[in-house]
Amino acid sequence: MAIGRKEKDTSKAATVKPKVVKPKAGKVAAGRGVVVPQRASVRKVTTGSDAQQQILDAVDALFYSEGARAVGIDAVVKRAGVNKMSLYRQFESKDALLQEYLVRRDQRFWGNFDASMAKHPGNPRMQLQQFFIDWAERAGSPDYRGCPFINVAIEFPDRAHPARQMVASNKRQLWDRLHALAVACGAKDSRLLTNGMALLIEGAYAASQTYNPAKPLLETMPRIAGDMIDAACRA
Amino acid sequence: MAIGRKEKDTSKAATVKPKVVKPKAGKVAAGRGVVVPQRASVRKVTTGSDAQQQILDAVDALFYSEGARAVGIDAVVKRAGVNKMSLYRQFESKDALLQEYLVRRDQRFWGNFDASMAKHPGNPRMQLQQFFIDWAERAGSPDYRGCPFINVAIEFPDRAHPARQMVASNKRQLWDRLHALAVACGAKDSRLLTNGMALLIEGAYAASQTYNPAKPLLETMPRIAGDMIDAACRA
DNA sequence: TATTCATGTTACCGATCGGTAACATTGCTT
DNA sequence: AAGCAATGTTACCGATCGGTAACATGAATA
Repeated sequence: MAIGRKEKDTSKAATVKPKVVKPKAGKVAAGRGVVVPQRASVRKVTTGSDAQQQILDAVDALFYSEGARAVGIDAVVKRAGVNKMSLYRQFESKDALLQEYLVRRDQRFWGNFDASMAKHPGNPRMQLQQFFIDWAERAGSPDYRGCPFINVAIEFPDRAHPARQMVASNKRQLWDRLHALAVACGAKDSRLLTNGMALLIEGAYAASQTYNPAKPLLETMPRIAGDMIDAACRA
Repeated sequence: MAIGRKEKDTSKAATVKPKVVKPKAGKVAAGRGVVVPQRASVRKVTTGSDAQQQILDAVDALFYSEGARAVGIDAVVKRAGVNKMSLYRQFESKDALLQEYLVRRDQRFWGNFDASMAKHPGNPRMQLQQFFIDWAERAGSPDYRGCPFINVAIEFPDRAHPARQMVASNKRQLWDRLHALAVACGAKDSRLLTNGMALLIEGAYAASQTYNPAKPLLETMPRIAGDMIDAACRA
């Protein structure tokens, strides 16, 4: 959640984008080409929000599988089946698409997290264990490409980039929730345990992309996390 | 080491690069422009290997700090202070530069690893501990950008890319050496301990780029690793 | 001194990048 | 039916991408 979300906002972002309108445009100022033919076949007219959804779906798939930086706008519009101008009427820029992408990924992440929690209400120890189990299962998916937030952080080295703030926000919230569970489990040093679990999670994300094959590592991860929790809670 | 290293090889890589020579070039075939002026001031003539070294240094710095994919050849030649053609006479392509980059990073990594080992000869437990301590210290450097191999893996999603094989090679060797140390430490389940340490290392690399601030996480990492080793070696 | 060959330099290529202007068409409202 | 705003389409922009041809210059060798 957090940072840049504007909650659906179909308002075309009016008022923004002054863009200085190129005041120095002496030149011809009109008549670029002739545009002309426009072959007569049926032209599908999508409603704006439909196009918006298809664009967001394409962005989600492409940014995740190929990298936000590596994917061009042309690839997005091609996959979404919409026109480039339809995209730029809905979204300010590629950076805006990146924001939306991260918001969606953040929501999906917490959806998964809460689903694991819901399997063992009132039992923090089992909730943590379930989280690691469910995580490892997802990581086994063939098209798994690791953590979208890590990937964005690495693709955008500038820590001042807005996307980086969303990454940091997601990770900080993850730490906070892990910490709350560690406390609820009765960990002697809850911060130490939380740091350990956070490192394991980040490590499993990274290892899924660097080790080949990564399966042996990822499959033992829930057990390693379980041992770590048990050790931290023992007297 | 491994994969694509050709050991200095100043041979201009003759015979390769057939490039089909554009057989369909009817056109004029000669006299592109006039090139002409070439202002007369002193023109420095670097020896090939000098330029090669400056290029590799520039590549190392730029690829690491900004990402191999994000850095253009123009940026490399500008930083190296050489001409673009001087680069392409020494290296086949940008991919070749990436290979060289990874080879150097691999050598540097094992240099650091061996340096940690050398501090406690014959004492695998202390060698492992020292490795984590030295690692954490390096990660505190202000321009730290995490693991160059993870970064490349994420920037190049195609697992068939040669660079990805070098990444996998580095990680597999790391696992093997950690495993040997785990065995020497007398770990009950040496593979499990190795997996745990590997996850912690990858996690610390990733967390250094995603958590903000990351210092609290990274500083406790040696202790977490130490606890993990102790637990694995206890009867 | 003359030849040779690697190096430095400029200009350019085709492709793609993110983004936009102008115009054609659609569909809803009135 | 008329008006109108939103959408679809084409063509284009300036910048940059990785990479190259042609030519000018340098320095060592012959």
